[in-house]
Amino acid sequence: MAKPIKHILRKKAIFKVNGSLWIECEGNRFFGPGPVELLERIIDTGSINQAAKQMKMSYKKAWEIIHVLNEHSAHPVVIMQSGGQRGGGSLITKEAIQLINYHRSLRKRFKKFLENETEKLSF
Amino acid sequence: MAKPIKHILRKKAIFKVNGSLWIECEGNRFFGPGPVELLERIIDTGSINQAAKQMKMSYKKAWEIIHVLNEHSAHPVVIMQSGGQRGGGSLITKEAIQLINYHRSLRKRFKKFLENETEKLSF
DNA sequence: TTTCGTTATTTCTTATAAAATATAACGGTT
DNA sequence: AACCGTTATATTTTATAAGAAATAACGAAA
Repeated sequence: MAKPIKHILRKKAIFKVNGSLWIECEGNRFFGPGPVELLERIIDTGSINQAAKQMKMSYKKAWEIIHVLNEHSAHPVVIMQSGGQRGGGSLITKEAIQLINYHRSLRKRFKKFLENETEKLSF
Repeated sequence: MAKPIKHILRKKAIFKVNGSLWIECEGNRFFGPGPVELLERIIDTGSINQAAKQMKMSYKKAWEIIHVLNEHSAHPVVIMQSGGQRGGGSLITKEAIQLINYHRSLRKRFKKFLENETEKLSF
């Protein structure tokens, strides 16, 4: 069992072990919480533009995220269409849904890890 | 068991689950890999200035890291002295050593977590 | 009192990232 | 052909972070 370090830290202050998680390909990360939320909002709105606006993200950045996602996937996760009756739109594939589900379960496990480590700080 | 997602990702590319970890106090992080290495180099050199140079970090940034560390600790982790025969110097307390050891064990556990998750990607 | 290399602090400059802006292309409908 | 709202892309501007540089303070020793 690791030694607790709470006695070293300032009293009356709340300390937490926290972190971030992502999937990377050859060193550069391409899938994390941001892209997941973007995919979810594309489901709702049917448009990269609308999804980006909801997240207060520039269209450009949203487009880049999607672009990288598609690049790293065996099959596209977002189908984009420009032009047409309503100007176009985007929709996600079943692979995207699987990615979302995977990420949810991954985050659950990570959350547990962090909570466990935060407890260890004190005891 | 979570569904694997490898079949979704691009072939012939190596994917990894990776992340970063830190301790935070009321929302702002103050202790991670950087500060640990800095402490270690202060042990070796006896000087914030030398330690910063080894890490190709500005003295200012190093000083700020140490400052925040001391601020969040019940007792200082680095004792700094300016002036004197050789201009001064810094040395770390036993609390700092405990912090270093804690962080090492924490990173070990995190590494294991990440490796486990990376395996899960494929199977 | 001068010297030394460090700590301590401010200011200025540079580099990087993010955001905003502008413009073109698209294609179904009217 | 004109219109629409989207995708697609380049350019410019802004904001933020990082870095460099400059200067003062420190105090033991010679």
